[in-house]
Amino acid sequence: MKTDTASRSCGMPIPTPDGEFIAYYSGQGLCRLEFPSGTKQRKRKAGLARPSAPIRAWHAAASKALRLALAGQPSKKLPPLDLSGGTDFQRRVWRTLRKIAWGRTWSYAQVAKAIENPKAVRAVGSACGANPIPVLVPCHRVLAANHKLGGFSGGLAWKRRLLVREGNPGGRAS
DNA sequence: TAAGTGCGTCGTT
DNA sequence: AACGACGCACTTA
Repeated sequence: MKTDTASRSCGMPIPTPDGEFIAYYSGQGLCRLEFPSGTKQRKRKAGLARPSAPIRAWHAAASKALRLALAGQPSKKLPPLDLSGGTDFQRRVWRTLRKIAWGRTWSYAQVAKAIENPKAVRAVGSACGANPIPVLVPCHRVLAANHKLGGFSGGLAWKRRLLVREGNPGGRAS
């Protein structure tokens, strides 16, 4: 079942050494994070209302956390994450992903076991692919059982890069 | 070893 | 009914 979440604000850019990410916020917190897309994103149009104070605070926190993560450091403080926009199954998966410690990796099967649905391995993969907040919700820490990389919605290069920066050479499980 | 095939399984569309 | 960010057994080279 899917619970529809509140309205989403327009995207707010997060400049990083790896490019400009785009963050989206709902009334509950950060609800989406997009990797830099080669093509120019449309930025906030001039004349649009300045984001509300809580959103500005969340955006500051998200920006800081993201830059830390990209620098290979665990981020201490995260903004509230609005993961309400997903099915029950997906939310269970995403909640589990957040338990994977920095610098460690799980297999898709391990995640399936953790949500007490051990046979839903492949579905777990789909749910990871649907993760709306990559990097901060560390779906990149999930590898295939054969210790190979598996897939990544943002492109395998990103997955490798994130793993390596967390200290996983080449993307090997721990 | 490495790479490819087939099939079970399950959530989503 | 078809499709996957899987896992496993098994076959080939």
